[in-house]
Amino acid sequence: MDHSVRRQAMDRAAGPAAEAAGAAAPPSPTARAVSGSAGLCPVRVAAEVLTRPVRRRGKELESAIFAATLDQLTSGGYARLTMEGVAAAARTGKAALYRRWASKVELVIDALDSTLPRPHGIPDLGSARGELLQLIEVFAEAMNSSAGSALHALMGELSHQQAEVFKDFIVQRVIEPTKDTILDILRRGAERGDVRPDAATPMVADVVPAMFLYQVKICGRENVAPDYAVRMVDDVLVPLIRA
Amino acid sequence: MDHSVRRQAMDRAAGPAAEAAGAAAPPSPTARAVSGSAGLCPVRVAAEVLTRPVRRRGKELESAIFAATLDQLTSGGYARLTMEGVAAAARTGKAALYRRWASKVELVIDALDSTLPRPHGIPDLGSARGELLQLIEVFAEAMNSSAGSALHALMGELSHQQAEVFKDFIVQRVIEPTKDTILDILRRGAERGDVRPDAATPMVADVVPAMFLYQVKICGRENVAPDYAVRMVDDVLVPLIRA
DNA sequence: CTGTTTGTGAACGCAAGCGTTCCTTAAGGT
DNA sequence: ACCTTAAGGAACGCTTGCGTTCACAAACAG
Repeated sequence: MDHSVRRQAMDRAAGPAAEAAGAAAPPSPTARAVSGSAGLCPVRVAAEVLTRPVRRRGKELESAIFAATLDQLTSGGYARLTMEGVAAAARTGKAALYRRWASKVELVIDALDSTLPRPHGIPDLGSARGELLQLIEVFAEAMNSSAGSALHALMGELSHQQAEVFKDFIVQRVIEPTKDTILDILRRGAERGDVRPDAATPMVADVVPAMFLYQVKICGRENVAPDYAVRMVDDVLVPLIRA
Repeated sequence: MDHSVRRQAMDRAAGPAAEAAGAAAPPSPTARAVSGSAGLCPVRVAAEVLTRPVRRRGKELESAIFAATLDQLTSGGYARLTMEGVAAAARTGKAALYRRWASKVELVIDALDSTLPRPHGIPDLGSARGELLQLIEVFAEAMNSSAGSALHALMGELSHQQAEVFKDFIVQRVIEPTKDTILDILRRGAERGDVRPDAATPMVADVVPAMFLYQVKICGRENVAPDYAVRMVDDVLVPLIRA
């Protein structure tokens, strides 16, 4: 994500104002923040303000923005996510968002891409059941993360006409790697002998992401249940693929 | 859905205005519609206006409102659906909507409830495969309807905190009847001998709705493919449940 | 210290949508 | 024909959010 063009545009806009900087400094933002915190202990707030930096820059600010973005995605979905709301939740200004991201779409994809764990393959454990179980456990752990929750919310956008960019992201970033791993497991198991030879089909590989999608969407699990992996493997996957 | 309380409230508001109706009638709405249609053939438009009724009442108007609602749900999702947009698409006024429905939620649920086909069981066809195949075909046909498309869009709301009413509707109206039918088929097949005795579990029954959800959400099928039922039954369901 | 970069908060003009109200009149029933 | 009901269109005041701009100043680098 290259922000250099946008940064230059914002710099040109700020240039004349920087030259016009005046001599008298108004009250600092920190003092204003204290006066606005009527419901908090004034002593505590003042101590916090004096001991920690008030402004974040660069990566630290982006982390806060990403966290706010995922939170808004999770609680209200993509359509209700607003740049204004994200800026407020991250305690920053809209200008700081627009310096980096031209649109809501870019922000959301960047936030997810930066926080979702990277998929990796499952090693040969000697049995298809063991491998499928580890895969499902790893997948469940990812789905239980805040990025996973936000990803569920984003799936609500996939029905809509403007959703190609989200679909591409989810398919390439999450679904295809998972299916590739499943097909690897099945092919290995077929060679080993504990998987029936015709089990390694795309539709069989679809069952795992499908069941996860269903679990979070219909069964309403904010967190995938701890025994879900075992039950899914033993009730569905092993009967489906065994030799 | 009882509108009598709302209807009385709207009538009271309209009462004094009806009494104050004046003597001079301004130009009729139809004449205004003609003058606003600069891009159309004036002769054609005038002929249409004169030969078809301008106003719909009762069920006919509700049908138009429901169609507009489903269309907006499908194209933009629940969050982007607006009462104003539905009214405009149905060529009616907002007041006509609010006479009937207190909120967007009520409108959407009524629209879906009124247009979704009612589920019914699958008869004993002598083989679990045949029964599952018929079930999947019936289900696919329902999902290919406009109400089915709108239902997919509504599933995007299920991640959100205010979504209990939608989830209840979808689970009770669509998911549970489907699962009940599947479990019936599996139990019958187990007695008959072509289904393994421990196949009739809730998780196995989840596979069908899960695969459909996945199909429309991730694989991007606006219409479920014609051969999907056969492939799903033969690649996944029959290997999963057979004795 | 100076100069540059960038964060924070506020404000702007505009757009869209809400829920309500009002007026006119089409549609339906007697 | 008359009366009642309810539809259609417009307008209202209010709220929220957009994308942009600006002033001030914190943070950083040399």
